[in-house]
Amino acid sequence: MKSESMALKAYTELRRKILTIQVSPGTRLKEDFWAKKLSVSRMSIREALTRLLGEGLVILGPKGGYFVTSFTHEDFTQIRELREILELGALRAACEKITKEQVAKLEKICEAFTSMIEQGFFAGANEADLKFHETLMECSGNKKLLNTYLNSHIPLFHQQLTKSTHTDNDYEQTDKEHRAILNALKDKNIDLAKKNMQAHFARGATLQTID
Amino acid sequence: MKSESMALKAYTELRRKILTIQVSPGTRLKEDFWAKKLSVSRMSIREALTRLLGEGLVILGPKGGYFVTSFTHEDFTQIRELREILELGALRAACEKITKEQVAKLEKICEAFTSMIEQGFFAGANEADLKFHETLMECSGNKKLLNTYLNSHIPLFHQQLTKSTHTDNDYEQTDKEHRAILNALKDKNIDLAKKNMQAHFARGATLQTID
DNA sequence: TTGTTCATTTTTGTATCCAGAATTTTACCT
DNA sequence: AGGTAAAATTCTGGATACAAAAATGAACAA
Repeated sequence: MKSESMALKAYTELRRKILTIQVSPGTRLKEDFWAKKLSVSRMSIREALTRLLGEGLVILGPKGGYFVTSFTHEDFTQIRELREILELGALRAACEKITKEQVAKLEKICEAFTSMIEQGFFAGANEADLKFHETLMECSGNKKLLNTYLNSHIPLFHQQLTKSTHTDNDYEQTDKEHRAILNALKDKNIDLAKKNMQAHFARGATLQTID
Repeated sequence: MKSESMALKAYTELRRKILTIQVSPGTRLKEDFWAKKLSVSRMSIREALTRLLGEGLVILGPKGGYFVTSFTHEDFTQIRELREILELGALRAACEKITKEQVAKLEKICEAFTSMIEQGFFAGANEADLKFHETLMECSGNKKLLNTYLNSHIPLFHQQLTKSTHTDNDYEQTDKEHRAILNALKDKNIDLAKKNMQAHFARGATLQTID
């Protein structure tokens, strides 16, 4: 059953590889190479790359050719700032319209996070961290906002960040902060929720001294 | 002097046409038709459409084919909310780092706006309106933020909005509000600037009772 | 050895072609 | 006339072909 088109397959696969840094930023993506690797035609790869170009996940080299987008130190700072703006905005909206089910979902993610750091599954914890923030965006009830968040290379940014060395303490602190945000949200205390979120970001910024 | 590639030409042209509503939302974009119309090959059109797909300016129909993205009433509301979040965020950043030259640039735009409504050039006034907000985003000094703004279909949204009937009074009010925001910004009075911006948006929302 | 030029080969950009799916039109039956 | 089935046309998705541009590398001169 090949219900999925070739181009879509190539697109999905390439996108996943880029987002999980299985192909490093700055790399040139040669059409023929990937066509063979994913066993699709070169046109399908080209279509996938063009779509990713539209998404900003790859860029065109000055003399042609596609390259995986890479971030400078400035980019990181700016993405962090953007992320903070978007998440604080979402938080305000979420405060008004969050449902009991959504609160439960967030709590479940927090618990998964706790359990994973207890067992030393740090990759899993990172996944849960990402999920926590994405779910928060979802709770804003604003699809455009969520979309913008997802398209802002924040997942990529998050991935790259977590390559830096974290101590157990960092994870525990993250856990606490997530729960603090969630509790304020549950109480519909927007100001406290915002304050907690800002603290969460402020601490995150100090960890970003790598690169 | 045709340094521009065929695909890029097709992309630029199609994008412009979509953004200026020269091709209406929901329309099917047939590859052959546009290939002939823009006198490029079908592949170039295909590439252009794929890139626009990545940008979210066109979507894939359930049975294939590209269609110009169209917005529901809900979309409009959500885009407005998103826009407010982004602009308020930019305003805060701009308050800290705006330069004299940037203030001058904004003032010039305001004056152009005034002059145009005095002479009855309303399309021009809309253009200046859009420019004012984009320049404001620029003043945040955050390229990612600006990019996100530009990619949020806000220009499109803006265009569609201005199709509704505005009175001279609306334009004059807009002018006043822009200047109020700018003045607060010049004084680095973030709270006042925010307040003014929110008022600007609140009034804009009341005009959106069309569709 | 170092640098330069020229030939070779990769790689991309574009056009053309083909098969299958979807859509429209036509023709037929009731 | 109205509806249905079949035929014809149109359209898309994908493969192949080819020319132009870029990268590689080998030969040669200083």
